[in-house]
Amino acid sequence: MGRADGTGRLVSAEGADDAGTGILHVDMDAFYAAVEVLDDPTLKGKPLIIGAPDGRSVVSSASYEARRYGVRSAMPVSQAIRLCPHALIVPPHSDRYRTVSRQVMEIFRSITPLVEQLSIDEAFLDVRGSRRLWGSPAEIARLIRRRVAAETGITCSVGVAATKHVAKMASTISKPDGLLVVPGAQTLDFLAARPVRAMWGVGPKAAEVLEGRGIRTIGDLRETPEHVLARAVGPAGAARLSALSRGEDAREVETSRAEKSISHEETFHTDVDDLDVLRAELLRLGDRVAVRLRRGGLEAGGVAIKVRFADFATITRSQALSEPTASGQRIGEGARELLAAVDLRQPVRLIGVRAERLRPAGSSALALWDEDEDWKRLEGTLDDATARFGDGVVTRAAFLGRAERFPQVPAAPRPPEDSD
DNA sequence: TCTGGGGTCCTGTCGCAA
DNA sequence: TCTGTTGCGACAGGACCC
Repeated sequence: MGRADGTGRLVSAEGADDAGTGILHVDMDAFYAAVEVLDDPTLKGKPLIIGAPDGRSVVSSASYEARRYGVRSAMPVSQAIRLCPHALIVPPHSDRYRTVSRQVMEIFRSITPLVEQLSIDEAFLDVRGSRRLWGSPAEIARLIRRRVAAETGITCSVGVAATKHVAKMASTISKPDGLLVVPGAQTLDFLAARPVRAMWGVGPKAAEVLEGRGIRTIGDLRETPEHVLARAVGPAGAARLSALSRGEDAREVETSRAEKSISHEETFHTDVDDLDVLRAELLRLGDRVAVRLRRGGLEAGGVAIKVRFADFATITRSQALSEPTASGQRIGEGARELLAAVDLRQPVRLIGVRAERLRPAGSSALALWDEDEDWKRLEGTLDDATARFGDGVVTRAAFLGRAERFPQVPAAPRPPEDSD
């Protein structure tokens, strides 16, 4: 299966047995940091923290050199700097990461059409039908690692197994820049000694509950009757964990998935207690959500808001909309109604808007009218082809989601006011 | 030491209707 | 007509993922 190579990871040797496998999980290594190094080779070998340097941001990604100091994703940047004071703080360049991601996904799709993109930097591949063209699953995994390195200049880790769950665990263990093959017949042995926390879907809370009952490894989990597990993690969780502990995972590699919600949220630089500011922010977030709905040809049947108070307590409120819509005005109004019913007992740290119960948009007269109303609201003093939106101007086609990108350029400075 | 943003899924509760 | 049960949808919250 694999051997430890002295760095804490487990990797498979050339020619490793890959019988009974066919699912690959490919995960880019410290992806954002790797792209930054690609674009500025002087950063190579240095501790990098990818994250906005301002007050309330968290670490998006960190290079392995920074991780050695305990820096982790989702940690406040201020804490990361304390752990690794000599680290370089690099603001994220999301567009650039998306470009490299598309390049990587294209490499995967040139090998098999059965690619499920899980996030910007990882994907599952089903290569069971690709053997005649490209070789065995392990050979395909090596080919992918070579091609990604040669064509993009960054490294990835690959897990090869019989199921998605085991492939995902294998890629994690092989990181960084590794390959681990778990032959079908060795699945149970591979799983048995791993901690429950290593399972995909078991986070800190579930791990604590399980460990509190003496269930520390996946082997322990396998020996625990499902009705006992259900008392700890609920019936659905128990059925899922039980099956996974036996190496059973019927989930197929899904090449497309319908979006179920679209949301935008914003953490304020300083907490806000002015209701007018909150209401204005809801309308702005509603507009951003609506643009994405229209771009995706969708309508929302429900709207939800999220409010996080100064003490980090977070509430959500949601309601069904009387008519499905992709109008920023209507979504914003729905969000404002929900906010009106919230007891604003403390200043607000974060506010968010989510469109729910999505469905394909109809080309109803109402929808077109809504688009027009939204447009008129933003048009302001500019000509009919452009309007003010946020800090910039935007074209009508882009606003309605009909343009490829959202060409938002800074508004031209206003001429000085007449003064006398 | 102070906690982003964008998602999915599951569970508990409540009210309504059959 | 009243009461109890059951099923279901809506809603709120939380865990988890990257």
